[in-house]
Amino acid sequence: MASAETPSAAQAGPRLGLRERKKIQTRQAIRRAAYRLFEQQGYDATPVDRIAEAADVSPSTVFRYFPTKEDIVLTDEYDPVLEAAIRARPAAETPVEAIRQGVLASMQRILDHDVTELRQRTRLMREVPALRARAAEGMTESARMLCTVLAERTGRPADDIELRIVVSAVFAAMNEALMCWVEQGQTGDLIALIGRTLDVLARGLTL
Amino acid sequence: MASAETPSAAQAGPRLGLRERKKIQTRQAIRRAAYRLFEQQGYDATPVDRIAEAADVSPSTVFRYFPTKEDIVLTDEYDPVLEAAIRARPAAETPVEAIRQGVLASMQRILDHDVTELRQRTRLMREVPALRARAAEGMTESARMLCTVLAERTGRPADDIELRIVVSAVFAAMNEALMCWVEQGQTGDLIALIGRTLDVLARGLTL
DNA sequence: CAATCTTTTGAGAGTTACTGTCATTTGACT
DNA sequence: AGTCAAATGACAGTAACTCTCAAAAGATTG
Repeated sequence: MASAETPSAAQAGPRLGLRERKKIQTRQAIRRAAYRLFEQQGYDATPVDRIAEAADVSPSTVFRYFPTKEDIVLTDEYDPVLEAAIRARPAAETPVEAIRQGVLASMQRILDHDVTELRQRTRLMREVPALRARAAEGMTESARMLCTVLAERTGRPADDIELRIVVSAVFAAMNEALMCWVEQGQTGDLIALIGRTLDVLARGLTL
Repeated sequence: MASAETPSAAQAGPRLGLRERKKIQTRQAIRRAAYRLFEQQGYDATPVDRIAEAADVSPSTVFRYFPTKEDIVLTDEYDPVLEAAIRARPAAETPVEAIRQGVLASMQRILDHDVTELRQRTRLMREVPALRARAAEGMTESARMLCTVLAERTGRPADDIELRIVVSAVFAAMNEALMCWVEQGQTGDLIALIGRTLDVLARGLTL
């Protein structure tokens, strides 16, 4: 979603055909309606049919835009951001440091771009088990991406065991940090928190 | 499941009433039928109704024993094993070392106890997205348990951020190692693999 | 051992998240 | 204006649950 759905993006593309613009609108309408209803009555208590109704589309259309109800909340474009950020790091940097800088940079970008959405998303992720589970599943996909990027950097194969372990540990820790942030009311300095998180990993999990 | 469902456990409890014994049998029958059908036709292609049929119980009964279809595969008793193993470690040991020894010891116990089941479970966990997601969700519960135990050890609060990060990183890494093991045909030395995994963590994720 | 009490079970109806199909609508392009 | 392709909506169907209630079966007590 992100850039494609932001209000600012509406005027950003006068070269998009009417069809494309309508698709973006529909997608946005569905997500907006969904977030509003989830806020009001909770995720589980809101059937997709009602979201469709509120967004003024048919239930079929909702499922055409979002394969599952969870996707309405969880679809994001963070992976490309992270990938770009890490690729931007100098090749001489160690993997851990490249991850650190890449992660911090992309988190900053996401924060600058749409904190509100990040807030809603993470709050729901914490409160709704189905979303938590699905988000974890999404992390394994992101992890595969990061593995590929780091494989290029280090010359290791992309399915290298140690590489996969590093990457999955990083994602899990970041996710946990995010959950902590939510529990503390999403008020603290998220960048600093993630920095500390990566510190813990880099120092070998010593307490 | 584990101990309660093993054949050997059947004669282990002559002090259990007929009712209890029947419950154990039913539970076992459902899981056996399910595993068999999953093997034959795959997880998604096997409706709960057919599992019920194969286990000779009503669909209602299946849901009474296992709240969700996923639970048929994922329900286990590993947490208490791990908890006991870690509590058994001397208080002087560092947290990381206690985790290492506890994890290795309990994994050894599980391997000794029922490799077959671990094999089936992990294979399904790798192949079925729904199970992968649900398993991840289960890990966060295990993580909360480990946090509590380590909190006692270290004198930190159970919701200490660094503690939570350490624990979630460990679980994620172990899970990834397990997945690697499955991909390699579940043939390698799992204990050694987990040992190496914890090494990577302890050395600060350096490659 | 019979009567009662409690737990377990099965049957059936209802909800919801999907999936697939098909006719209709609606931009796009000539 | 007319044709073509894509998007939509209506509808039927499946499967995972959830709830309720009455029947069956083990436990308990006199």
